[in-house]
Amino acid sequence: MSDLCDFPQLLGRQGVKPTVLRLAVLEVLGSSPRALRAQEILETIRAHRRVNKVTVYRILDDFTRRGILRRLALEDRASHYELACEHHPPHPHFQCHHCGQVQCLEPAPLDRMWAELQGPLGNRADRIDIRVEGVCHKCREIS
Amino acid sequence: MSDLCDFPQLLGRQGVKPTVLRLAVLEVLGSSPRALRAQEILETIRAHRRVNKVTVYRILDDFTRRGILRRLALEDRASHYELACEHHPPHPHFQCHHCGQVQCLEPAPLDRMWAELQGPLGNRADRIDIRVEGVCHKCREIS
DNA sequence: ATGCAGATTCAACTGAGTTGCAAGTATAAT
DNA sequence: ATTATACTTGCAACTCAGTTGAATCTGCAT
Repeated sequence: MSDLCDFPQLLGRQGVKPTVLRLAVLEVLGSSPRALRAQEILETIRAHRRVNKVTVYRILDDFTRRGILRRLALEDRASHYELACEHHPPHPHFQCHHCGQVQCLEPAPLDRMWAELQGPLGNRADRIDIRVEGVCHKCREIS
Repeated sequence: MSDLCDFPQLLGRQGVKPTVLRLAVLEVLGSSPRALRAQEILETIRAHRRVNKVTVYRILDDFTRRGILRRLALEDRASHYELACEHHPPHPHFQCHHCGQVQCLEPAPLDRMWAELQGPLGNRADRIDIRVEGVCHKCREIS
């Protein structure tokens, strides 16, 4: 969702060198309106430059651990990724059974959920994911 | 969670033969207090009888399509399964970052969520999954 | 120029699930 | 009881999404 962030600066704050590939990953995600699979990110970058998939996986992994990205576990086997910057706070997602695409929904319901689900049974929660599944408007038109 | 269901009858209603292996899958899930991975189900059955993993995957797949089971997409790569009978309605789950185990939470918050997330943007939603992540009480004690 | 750390690549591997087909088993028709 | 048929299970080989370890490459400091 819209790249309002200064990516080189964002990486600087984390003590990570803003290499071409790291910036490319952030730019691909920053200019996508929806969460993307590693495969899609890889292919998008490959339209412009040569990259090894391992590099992309390692960047995604590193960024996820640092909290720069969020990794989404969804219906299909491949994880999806999205920016986790201040312009893109945690929010529910919608995944279509047909095309598999993942839309971002409004964050409000998730915020309300936090109050309800805090600390059940002595667990310490640090994240809530809400995933809505169904058929998206595009696929509804087609079928 | 507790096998209150008559599994042979449940399968009968679906027009599925209650074979030994199909019942074994249901019994393993019915007597587990938490959602299980295919691998765990396979191993539990193997404690008593010889089974091929393909058979278990096919049964899990078939049951999921019929709505007898729910498949949960979680943090780790392997899907988890749980009974979808009337004694075990949809509910949020808690997954621990350390041990990976999946607990079932109270259904109430999910029910309330439905009202909020219905039909965004013309999508037709048919399922909502809420996943809480964190560190479970057991793992908190250890570390 | 030389050394070094960090970044990237390559090939090979893993784990979870899938596919196609063969073999086994149960039920039905003769 | 015997054969035909469909359904169930098993086996081997494969796919897909990552992961690992070691080799190379790159930019920067000396």
